Amino acid sequence: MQEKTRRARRLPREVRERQILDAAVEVFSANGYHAASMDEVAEVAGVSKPMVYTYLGSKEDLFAKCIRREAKRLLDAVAAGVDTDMTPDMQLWSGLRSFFSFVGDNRSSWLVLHRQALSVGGSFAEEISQMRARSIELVAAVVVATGTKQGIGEEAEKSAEGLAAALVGAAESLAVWWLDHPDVSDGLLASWLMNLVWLGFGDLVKGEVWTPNFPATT
Amino acid sequence: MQEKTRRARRLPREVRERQILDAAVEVFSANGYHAASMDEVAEVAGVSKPMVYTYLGSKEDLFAKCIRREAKRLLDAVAAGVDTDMTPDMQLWSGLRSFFSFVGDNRSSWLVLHRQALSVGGSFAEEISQMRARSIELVAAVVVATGTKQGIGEEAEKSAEGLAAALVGAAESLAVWWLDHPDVSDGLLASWLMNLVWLGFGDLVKGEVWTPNFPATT
DNA sequence: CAGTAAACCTACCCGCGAGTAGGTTACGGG
DNA sequence: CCCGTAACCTACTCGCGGGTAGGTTTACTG
Repeated sequence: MQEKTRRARRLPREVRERQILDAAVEVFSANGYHAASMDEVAEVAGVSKPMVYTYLGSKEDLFAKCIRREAKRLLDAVAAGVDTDMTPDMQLWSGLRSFFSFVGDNRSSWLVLHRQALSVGGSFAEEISQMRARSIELVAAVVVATGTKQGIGEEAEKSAEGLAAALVGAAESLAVWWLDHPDVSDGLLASWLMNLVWLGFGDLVKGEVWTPNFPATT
Repeated sequence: MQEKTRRARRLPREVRERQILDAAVEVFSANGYHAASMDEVAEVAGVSKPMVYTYLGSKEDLFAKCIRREAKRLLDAVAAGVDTDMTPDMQLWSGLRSFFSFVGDNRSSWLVLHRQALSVGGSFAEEISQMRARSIELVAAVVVATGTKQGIGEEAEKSAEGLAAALVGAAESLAVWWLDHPDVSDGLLASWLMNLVWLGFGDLVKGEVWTPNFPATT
């Protein structure tokens, strides 16, 4: 009844901090910030509560550290897959694949970032919003790059950020949808989005536009 | 120093319930479920705490009633703008316009539904998720309808639900983006999405597909 | 102009969970 | 082999906020 040296004891601080952060991400993602208790985090981490406080600080501190670590991991994962030398469509494709791949491998991270971080008012929400806004701007830059190369109109360029926001949201939504439909590969998800969105962009560039065939448009 | 009859007193239950629900939506949207206190709801509603309990029940009850009321309002608003006799593209267009219009007029409702409802684990999350799933299915039906009319391939049809999820997410994301960029009309937002997505759908139907020009596709 | 029912309030209880005081045990260096 | 320090724990305090007991006031009703 003692699998691995009976009880892993006296581990260096560095290791414990990692364990506690891992546990915290798990607990926060499962229950949400407010519903999560420090006792539970401590228990999941296999550690007593004062350890959590001495190593990671208050509950807010702990949550902030979770958010920042997971956000960095996600951004790094996406950045690692994207090479700015690639053509815009390949950049989008690679970014999407990296994104979905990360989400598939790190559900808890994704849930914390997507669901919890925004619902906790205050500085967290702002921090996450800014990070998301930066992602949107990066995507917008890719969209604009494509457009200007092919002589896009100012009208479309003005809307680039909106379109980018839509694309980012579409990817996030697909990631959530994926949780309920796991029998799809990350690559397939990414190609769906590319087919849906890129051809839309392409037609915009060609000057094609969809218009409602009724006059009323407030 | 007494604007309207000094103090609105002894109002019928029906009216008070509305006021309390309005206040609750406001408070929940601003602070999130857990951070919101019943005292604050009572104060915003201009009523004492026991009133809230006798009329609307526990905090969970109150939240559930908020969610259901606002969800119904949103769905009704969208449904009112969509006529199933219309062509699929017009249905999407009308639905999007109604959606953005509602969000513009009811920020708190939208925030509660979008941000808070999911982060409160348990039955609420499930309820909201199901509502969202139904919306996605409706959109998917429109997509499929278009496709089959024009002889869409099975492959694309299989992915219709995923595409619908992406579209719904795109709309939600645009709605959030809108909060920071209010100098855009709801109609413009809807037309952006239609241009982006519909032309994408259209090309899919025509058999055009975007493919990565590298072999690796897990 | 009672009397009754519904609207409404003040003032409290109490459990849960954030945060801490103060000690105990094991490892590493001399 | 012993001592210092870093790892670690048990056992608390205490305030916040969900929920309620029990009474008071106003409006309608005959």
